[in-house]
Amino acid sequence: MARAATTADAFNAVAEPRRRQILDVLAGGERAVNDLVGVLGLAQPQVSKHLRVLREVGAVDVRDEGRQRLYRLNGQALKPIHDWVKDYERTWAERFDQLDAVLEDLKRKEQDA
Amino acid sequence: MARAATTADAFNAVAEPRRRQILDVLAGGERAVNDLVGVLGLAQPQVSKHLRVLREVGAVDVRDEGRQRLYRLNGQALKPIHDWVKDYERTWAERFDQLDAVLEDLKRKEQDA
DNA sequence: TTGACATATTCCTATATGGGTATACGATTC
DNA sequence: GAATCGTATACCCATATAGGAATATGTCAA
Repeated sequence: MARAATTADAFNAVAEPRRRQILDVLAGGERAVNDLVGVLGLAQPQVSKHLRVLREVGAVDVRDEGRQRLYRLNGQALKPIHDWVKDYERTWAERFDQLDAVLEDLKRKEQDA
Repeated sequence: MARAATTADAFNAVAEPRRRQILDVLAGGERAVNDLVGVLGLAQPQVSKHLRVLREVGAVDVRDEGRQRLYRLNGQALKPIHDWVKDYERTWAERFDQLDAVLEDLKRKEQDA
């Protein structure tokens, strides 16, 4: 079997750096395809193809405006990624250990009261 | 050009569901390869291959223990993913709008004082 | 209608899988 | 040293790219 399709889910769609870049640009607001071509320095067909992938996983929405197509971010599609990775935050953030300590402290005081 | 190698970075490594599953299991503590084989229901070579990818992006560390090899999580490698995706959290979390409102309020009160 | 502009799709190619199976390698036990 | 256990690697195959180039599609202007 080959690798999973990039359109299979947000994880695969976002594994490509160019697509993350596109989302980063769209985070600043709606953009036409040509704008993205200019910003990314990619050929137009490639940009359209990346946008298609992002569309298929729901990470972007499109709107027709004359002969342009305006794309905009739909961050909701990235929530599964955030949900998955946030549980690992404690493995590198010492703050969490400190937070744990504080919570322990509060719990103790509550019992004493 | 083909798709980027899964060993190129954490984003690509984690795009494969099985590998996320492996990390999830390792989050519970160090495990031998055979343990993972049992939990995941995959053939041993496949598990070894996935572990190799995770090793190459630094998401897991290995330790020899007799004839076993014990793998353990190294969440630090996932930090870039978290750092990237967390900026999008505001696009789906209404809480942030509310937080913004609170901050605005505080700022205003501070000026009045 | 004709032409220019904006975008999407098609075709081609090199490459990197991910799973299945067989096998090599290293450590342990007999 | 031989048999065995635990893992890693090699090899094969079907599949899905991602980029490049050419072209199709759709819209607006003259």
